[in-house]
Amino acid sequence: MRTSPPKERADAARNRAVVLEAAAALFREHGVDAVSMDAIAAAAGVGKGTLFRRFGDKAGLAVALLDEQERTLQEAILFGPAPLGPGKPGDDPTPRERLHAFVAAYLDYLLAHLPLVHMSETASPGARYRIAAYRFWHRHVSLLLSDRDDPQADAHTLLAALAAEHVQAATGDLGETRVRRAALTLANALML
Amino acid sequence: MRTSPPKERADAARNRAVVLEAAAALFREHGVDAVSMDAIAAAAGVGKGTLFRRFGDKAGLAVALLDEQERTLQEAILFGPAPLGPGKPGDDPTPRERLHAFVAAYLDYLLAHLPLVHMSETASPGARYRIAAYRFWHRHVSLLLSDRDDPQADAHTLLAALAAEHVQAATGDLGETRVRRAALTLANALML
DNA sequence: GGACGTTACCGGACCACGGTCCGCTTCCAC
DNA sequence: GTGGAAGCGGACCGTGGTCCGGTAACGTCC
Repeated sequence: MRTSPPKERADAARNRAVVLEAAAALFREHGVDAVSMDAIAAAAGVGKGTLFRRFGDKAGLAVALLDEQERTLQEAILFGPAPLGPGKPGDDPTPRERLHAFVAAYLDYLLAHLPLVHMSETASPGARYRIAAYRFWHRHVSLLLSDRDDPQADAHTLLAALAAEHVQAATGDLGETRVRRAALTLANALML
Repeated sequence: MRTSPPKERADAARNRAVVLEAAAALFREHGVDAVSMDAIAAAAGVGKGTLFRRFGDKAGLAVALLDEQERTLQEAILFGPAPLGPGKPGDDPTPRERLHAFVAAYLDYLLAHLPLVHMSETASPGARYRIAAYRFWHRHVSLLLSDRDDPQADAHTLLAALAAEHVQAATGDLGETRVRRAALTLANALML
């Protein structure tokens, strides 16, 4: 919620909002993959340079669009009720319960925004592992797996099965239900 | 080894060979990512159209370059000695042993050719899951997991952890040793 | 063996896209 | 009002990928 230090100029803030709205509308209308950055810039009445300076690249734009929902999920994990969050003193969920809840909630989020998340993860090579969100999920899962020999490595393993690319392909092959079950199976298998 | 049915024209065969050689040389020299399709075409003394018609896209070119080594591994799996292959009657390896051997052998192959495999999997969205090789690995792993509730889904899970993109990022974060261990851990965890 | 029609194949001009660059404009603090 | 910096926009670049008029290889028929 910090707004003070860098101080954003008025026209900049206005443009950011206009761009995000235009992008959201175009994505809804034509599908994420069919919309070019040129088109977004044109629809927003803004130069292409502006667009790239503010969002870095196409993945950055996707991240910005997902930001709100992503933060909601992250806050539920950090401060929300059990089993997804830590809960209030007294109803402490087990790590297994929390991991299950995380996988289920993350898949809800992912499947609801698959094309956008996919774009945020694949627009540039290695994008997925650079964005802040990945580090957040990884940290959270690592903590829940802290009884294992190498929690960080196992957390990467779990998250590999939640990659947009993988979930998209597996869903096409097996359907959503089996993919969800498989992810929960994995979570189980990794809890000793 | 079939050569008869489609009958490839002489110049076509010569061009294919020239292109593959040129590509291999350029990749060795400058690294896979730094070499454009234009450069390959020019180095091979061939038009760009030729290149794309024969290999489809950049991923196809990578697949062609990997073809030999990939086939070696596949044949070892199908017909080779235990524990990677089925072995001769009498020394039947358990599925667990075979799965371990597969993961180890696949990681050898993958890490030896990471940039090329990465290109073959990410050049176009969803490429990884379309190429024949993926279906082969998936089928093999499914068979080894046939005691599980949903072998196909679990096979996808295992292969997600062997995706070039994931292994590349995880290796950068944790180092090769821990990534290898994590993959074997996963194989273990999925064997009931 | 040589001319011929068919057809697979070739090559490079062409396109759309993501991304960069830099001279000009606009905003803001003083 | 003014100086300077943050921001703007669109021309520009290199890339992966497509298209199509031309070319050369091959089977065939004399």
